[in-house]
Amino acid sequence: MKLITRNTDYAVRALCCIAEQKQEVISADQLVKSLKMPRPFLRKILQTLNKEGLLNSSMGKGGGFALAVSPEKITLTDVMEIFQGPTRLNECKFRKSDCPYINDCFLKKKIDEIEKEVIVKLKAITIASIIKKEVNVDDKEVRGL
Amino acid sequence: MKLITRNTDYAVRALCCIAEQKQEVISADQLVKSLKMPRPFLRKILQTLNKEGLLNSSMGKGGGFALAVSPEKITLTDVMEIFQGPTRLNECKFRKSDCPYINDCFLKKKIDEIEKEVIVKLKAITIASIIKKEVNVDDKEVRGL
DNA sequence: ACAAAATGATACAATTGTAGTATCATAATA
DNA sequence: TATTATGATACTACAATTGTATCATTTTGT
Ligand code: FES
Ligand code: FES
Repeated sequence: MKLITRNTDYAVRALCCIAEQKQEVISADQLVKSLKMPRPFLRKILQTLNKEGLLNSSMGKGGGFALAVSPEKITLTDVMEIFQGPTRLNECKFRKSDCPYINDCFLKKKIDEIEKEVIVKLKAITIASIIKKEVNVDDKEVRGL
Repeated sequence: MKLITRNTDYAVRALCCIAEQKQEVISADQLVKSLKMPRPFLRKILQTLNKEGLLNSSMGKGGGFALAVSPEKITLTDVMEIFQGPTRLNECKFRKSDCPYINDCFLKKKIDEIEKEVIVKLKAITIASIIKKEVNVDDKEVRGL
């Protein structure tokens, strides 16, 4: 039961780092240095975030990434859904097809309730809220996300 | 983000079916008929539940399974932990080792809070509570779990 | 004693999801 | 036109999930 995959984790860290940036854009290489992640992996994540509209990118020399959306408006669920698909706690599939009792099932109803509450809580977590409460490790260092 | 795997799902359905049983024991074959699951898969699940102490089994002719614990005392987390390991929403591993910012990380704190609440809710779901609210499909038929 | 009916124990296989790597194409700038 | 950046895409490695397949062991009834 893992709520957050590494893709999401890395993406959130990257988004925080970009959001804190004073410069207009920050390149993948700079982010690699700050975040200490494998470069190709981070690049793929950045490309995905760009495609999904959370980042703007500029190509060529002096290029890089910037937030396309204000940090207050990027929620944890946004990022999770990009990298992990729809936020569903229980699909109740039965050999690829939906379970036939899906409408009567009390367990399903209970899980769905929990799911709703979890999503509300996850939505309340934004890039902005993460940055604000952040502990400064060192001004030029990686942050505790 | 799947909270419940099929193992857990099947196990819960089986436990419900066993709990509802009037007979002393119910065999794997009978359960297969009621629950319409692949027999070898269900058998493995039943063996696991037995080893973990949720079921008692009797071998030989006329043998089968019965609950070892009252339905009120079997929680969804019990079953989940058997089949899915410890209930943790965010391990924050960084290439096998713990993330170095695990103690400062605000996101981690938030996720941990959510995790605690989810676990409380999952613990509140018991086999008994599932059975009570159950919809009768047909007396001899599979239940909507 | 023996066959039948049940579970116990294990080993194996298929599929999917996660976590990455590697390569080449394309665009912007100086 | 060389350099520095991202874009696109294909590939690999590993782990978890989702099963299947066999054979051994125990109990019961005849
Ligand atoms: S068993 Fe399928 S919805 Fe509950
Ligand atoms: S980034 Fe590791 S605990 Fe948050």
